[in-house]
Amino acid sequence: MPQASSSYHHGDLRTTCLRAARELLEEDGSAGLSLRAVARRAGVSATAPYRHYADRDALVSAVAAEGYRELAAHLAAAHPSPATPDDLAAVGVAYVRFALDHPALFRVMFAEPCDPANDERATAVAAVSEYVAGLVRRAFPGADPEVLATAVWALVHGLAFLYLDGKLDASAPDVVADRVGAAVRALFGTQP
Amino acid sequence: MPQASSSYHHGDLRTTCLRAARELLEEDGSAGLSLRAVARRAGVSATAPYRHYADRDALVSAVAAEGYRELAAHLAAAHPSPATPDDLAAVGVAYVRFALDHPALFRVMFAEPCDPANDERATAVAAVSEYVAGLVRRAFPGADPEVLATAVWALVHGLAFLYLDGKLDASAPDVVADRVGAAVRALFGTQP
DNA sequence: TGTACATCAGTGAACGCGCGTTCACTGATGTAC
DNA sequence: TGTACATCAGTGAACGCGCGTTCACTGATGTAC
Repeated sequence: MPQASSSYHHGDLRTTCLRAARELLEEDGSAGLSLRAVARRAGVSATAPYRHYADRDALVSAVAAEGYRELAAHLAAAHPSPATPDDLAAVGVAYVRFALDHPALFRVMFAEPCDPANDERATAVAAVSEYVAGLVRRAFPGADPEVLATAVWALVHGLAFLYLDGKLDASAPDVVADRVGAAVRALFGTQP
Repeated sequence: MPQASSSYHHGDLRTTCLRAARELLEEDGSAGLSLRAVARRAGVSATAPYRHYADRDALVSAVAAEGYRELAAHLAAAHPSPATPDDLAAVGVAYVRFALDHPALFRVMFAEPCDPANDERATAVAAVSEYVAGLVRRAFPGADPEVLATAVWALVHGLAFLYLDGKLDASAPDVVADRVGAAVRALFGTQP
């Protein structure tokens, strides 16, 4: 990673753009994520990012992929290899928490219609899927792993979006955590 | 509902705008939903809609509210008063189906950040919530209705978005219906 | 070690676009008398 | 029944905006000899 010794050559504009995009997302939501705004924030001409990203979609995909990697890390941090319903509840809480902590990023990761053929993105999604599948195999060895893995993911994903979109009251983080945990335990605590 | 006898006065521009907005949504997705496009499609000047909607957000809220009413009707049509896990599965399938049949509308209903103080919108959301709550009370009289109602909604909502956003394969509607039904039954079939 | 030169990573002007919204206006409608 | 007039629901020009993207360019870097 070369240092920005000159003022002309930036040094690591690719990374800087990514960071700028993340900041804009946190500040202004998805609406603020434009290539021009990213360039402005990076202190660079409007066209400079084109040296590193083919177009706007490419940047958005890169942001989303980074988000997936962080989500995977965040879940792993909540519990590296969950194996019981209580572990599962903790992971579910972490999932919703991640969404509420990075609302615009989470929306970009899921809702933004961008290149599904993007490799980096596809790989990152697969990592999250795999984590959930492993969790289910360990926690519910008797059940149909595919059905249950989908159900687990859908439950916490649905909770995340209902809180994110204000259909459920997300004003008190502790209460949210309790409720998410309760919902997960209610459905998975008595699983065969 | 007056007829459009003259070419100057439209007659029922409010309704026409709503319909135009729906069409644009189906054709171009959320990105196509602009006030100007709606006016264009309604065959009216760009500023005419302002006689009926204060601003763009007001139109979007009206579209969303209509969507909620249709969703409620669609669920009720799937089963007017569901009371068993199988009924619940049928309703869940209908929910996901609605999302996949009207993807852009569904996104506007949930993801579009628009006026949360809009009365029509709030009322429409409450109707869906109430339907789910009633379902849970009938189907699972012993359980905590609030926790379980949230869990039901989150599960099907999460499935809807995962299919909608391509995280799960939605290419075959029949397969989707089977899987949604299986997921619901896996979690709620053995409920106390 | 010094130099010529290809390549890389920036610049800045310019393009056309569609958007939301304002404004002063005008044509049609319907009501009071 | 006829007419004056207020109100309603449109028009169309204009505003400023930020966007994505293209283009020809230039300054810096680093490599081959």
